[in-house]
Amino acid sequence: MFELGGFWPNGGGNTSSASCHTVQREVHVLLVDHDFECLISTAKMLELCLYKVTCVELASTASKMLSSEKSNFNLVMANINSPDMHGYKLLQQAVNMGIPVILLSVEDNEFLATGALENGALLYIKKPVTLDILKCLWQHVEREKMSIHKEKGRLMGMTGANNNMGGIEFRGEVEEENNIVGSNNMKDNKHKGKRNILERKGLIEDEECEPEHQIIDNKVRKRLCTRRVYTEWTRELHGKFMDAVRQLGDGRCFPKEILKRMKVPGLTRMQVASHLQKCRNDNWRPPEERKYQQNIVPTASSDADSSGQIKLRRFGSMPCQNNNSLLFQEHPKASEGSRIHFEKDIPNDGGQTITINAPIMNSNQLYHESGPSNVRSGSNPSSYPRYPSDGFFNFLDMDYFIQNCSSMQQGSAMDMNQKTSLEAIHDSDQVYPDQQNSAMPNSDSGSHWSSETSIFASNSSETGGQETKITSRV
DNA sequence: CTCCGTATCT
DNA sequence: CAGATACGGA
Repeated sequence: MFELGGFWPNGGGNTSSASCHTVQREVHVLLVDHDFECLISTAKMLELCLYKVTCVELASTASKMLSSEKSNFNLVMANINSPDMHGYKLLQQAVNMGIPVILLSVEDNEFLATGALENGALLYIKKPVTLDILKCLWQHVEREKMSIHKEKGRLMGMTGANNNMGGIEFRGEVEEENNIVGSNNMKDNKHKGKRNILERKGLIEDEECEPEHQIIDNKVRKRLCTRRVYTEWTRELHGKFMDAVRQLGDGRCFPKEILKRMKVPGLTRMQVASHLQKCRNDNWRPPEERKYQQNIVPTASSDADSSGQIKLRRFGSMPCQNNNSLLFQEHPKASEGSRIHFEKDIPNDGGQTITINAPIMNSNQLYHESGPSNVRSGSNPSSYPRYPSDGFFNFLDMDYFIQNCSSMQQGSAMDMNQKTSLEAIHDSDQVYPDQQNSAMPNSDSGSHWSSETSIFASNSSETGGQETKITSRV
């Protein structure tokens, strides 16, 4: 390891007043710096200030970690000059996720600083970072939470709802907010969801649950949602989505894979899954076309026809049944799939026999019948074959199709050998052992620098300047 | 536990 | 209505 130098105050753990410790312990910092020495020293200082710290060297790695559904960072501190050039990308991603960002740099560059702030950074700090600066960071996190809270309060006032803020309620609100800010808390919400379902089914009484939640009306939720995580699927974003879909090919279109190939910072698997669902059902239009597409031909777009509800879909498929499909049907490749005609007995209401047209495929490629289990029955899901032969693929994106018609004829498998940058990142991920105490100056517990800090790094070096300078967003 | 697909919500 | 979320199941 290396020497830390002599800047540690005695009993570093006492650098903040006790009242702040609780707050600080709740702050999880994602620290990003390719200058390994800075990374380590800053991490140690952060730990001394009782923050939870995760260290990475590259912005791209950090970006990937932010995308992880498990991430719950409250603050990102990153060297803007990441050698992988992902500094601003990371900034953008974190800002989109509602996570405060503090940028670090060895450069005393006003232009850089202004740019950072304009792009949503909270602070621009010229290195070296000092303990005094770090001690105060939790305040930025809190301030960010509070500003959201204020906004919520304001909106509540606007909508005439009870304004019960203050005291205990206030704290509760902030915590709830933190859930939104923090990141994906699906798991935590699951119980609530189950409860909701039970309530809907009348299986449990609805008593105390109402108060705060109902006060926050839809507009507020929508606003918060918009501010934080709402993703609009622009034509461009959809293009990336379709690129990924194309690379994967029919039968391999899974949200996680698509997400990986899209390489869009901040985008989550669930968002992709949601979009995938829309596209599969032909329920998505580019923003520009929406107003005019409202009541357009109610195509036989669902998987069920009017009389029956059977839904068979190949796992990972990307079918499309709108009018465009007809065009595809005429595509040479479209007619290649040999189809068998088989009959299937399905315990329908009346126990009739239904007929399904489908191409040959392994039975294990069939996904499953879906929909409420008590409605499983049906007839021909559609006159259009749902399962094009291998090598051909239906696209919702007609523009894309038209542009790429020729290349598509060669099949959908695209350059699968090429490694995505994300995979490359994954390859380079290393989790270093937690125990770094050898470099830790003695302090009360001697264990501040331990379990809470994880490092994702390899070695490199860059020597920072000597004068700290902070530029702050107001 | 992770991930998927579908239903449902906002 | 687009996008987010809930949730059961693989």
